[in-house]
Amino acid sequence: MTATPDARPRGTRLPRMARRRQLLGAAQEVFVAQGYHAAAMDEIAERAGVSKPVLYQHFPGKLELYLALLDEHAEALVTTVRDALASTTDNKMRVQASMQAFYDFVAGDGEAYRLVFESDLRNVAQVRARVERANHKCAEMIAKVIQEDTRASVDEAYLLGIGLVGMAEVSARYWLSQQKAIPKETAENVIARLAWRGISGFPRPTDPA
Amino acid sequence: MTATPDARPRGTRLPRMARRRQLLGAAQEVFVAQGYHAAAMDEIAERAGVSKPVLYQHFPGKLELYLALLDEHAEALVTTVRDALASTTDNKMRVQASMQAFYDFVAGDGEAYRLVFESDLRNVAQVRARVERANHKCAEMIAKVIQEDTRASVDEAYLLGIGLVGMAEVSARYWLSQQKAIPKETAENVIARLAWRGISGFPRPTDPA
DNA sequence: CAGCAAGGTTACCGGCGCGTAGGATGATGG
DNA sequence: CCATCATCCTACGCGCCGGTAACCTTGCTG
Repeated sequence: MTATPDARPRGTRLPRMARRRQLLGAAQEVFVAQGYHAAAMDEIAERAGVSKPVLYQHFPGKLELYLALLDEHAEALVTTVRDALASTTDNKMRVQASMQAFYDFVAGDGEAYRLVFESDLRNVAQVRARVERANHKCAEMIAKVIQEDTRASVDEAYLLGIGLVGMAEVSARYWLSQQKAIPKETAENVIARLAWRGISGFPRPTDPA
Repeated sequence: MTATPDARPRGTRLPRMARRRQLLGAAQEVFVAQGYHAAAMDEIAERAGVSKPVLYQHFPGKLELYLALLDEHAEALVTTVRDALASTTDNKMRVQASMQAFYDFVAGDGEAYRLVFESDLRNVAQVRARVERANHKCAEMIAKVIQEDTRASVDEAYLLGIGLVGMAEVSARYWLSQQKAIPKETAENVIARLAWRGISGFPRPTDPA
């Protein structure tokens, strides 16, 4: 739905980089819609209005093609969360912004979030590593803020970070699957409130021992 | 690790139901370790010390075999959470018990939780439906308790339920992947506290309007 | 206008893995 | 001791799909 309509003029010749981008677009559509295993290289090529060998002139194999997309969107998630945390110094607002980051990520760009959150290839080490690294970075950034604001230990803060990431991810995916039922902002607010009250329940550095 | 050691006496004849159970055990080991796609029916049969046609005398196909296991463990999760919620009427304790339920589920029975939380077959409608139904039931049970205790609307309460389920699931999976770093009880307590303070931030029926 | 490089095509190969046909083998009852 | 049934095995068919070999075409260049 995102990149290119459908009827592709099977005759156009493209410079290398333009073709590469277009192939990535077609691949994303197919991988998102079908998952890695059900996606056929033939279909991706056809979707791009091109024959299969062209695909292999740009990517050494199916896995590498997939990894290129995964890297792109995993990085996008991390960046979005990073920006959210940097957008203010008020921690309550930070929580709000972070939750919105996850909801934005899930709502954006042709459901590409599926590559990161619903990959059917997590049994492959290279994929698993990337997904976990993205989660890890998000959790760590959040944990850092928590540590600045509470007396939580490093381990505790990180665990809380992971918990919040999970909460955001799962609730955002649910919200998307029910798009009509709840307005985006409402859902973000409810979850942000849950998160904020949850965190602020932990003792703060200024509290008496 | 769960069902049968390894060296299986390739000659033993078994009555039908015993064989079926054993096949399910072998299948679980392989599906859990490799995921659906990488798991070969040949390997499952071999693991059970039996030849492939035997497998097909008990299950019509690979998918049905997988679904049988998935049903079993999805149901187990729901039951565990249900029991946790029924184990007390004190809501703070309920939160604690629910979180423990997820950690228990993840820690139990040969990592079978992977079938429910990390299936690489969610693109298949039958699998997706089962996973979502388990999540839905958990979230709904939790939402019900929340509704009894706060003024949250039905939608809000369910969204909170989903968020808490996500928090529990993701944090429990993380905890398991780091088994040594944090004692189980500590992790449960940290997450339970996060959840409890989060929920109790919502207005209660006894609060002034 | 020859020729060459860049971009694209058709047609094929080979392996893997699900599922099955057909036969052997051990227990059970007459 | 023979028949019969359930259980299990060896061996194979066959479709799907990732990947490749060999050839074509377009347009720029000297």
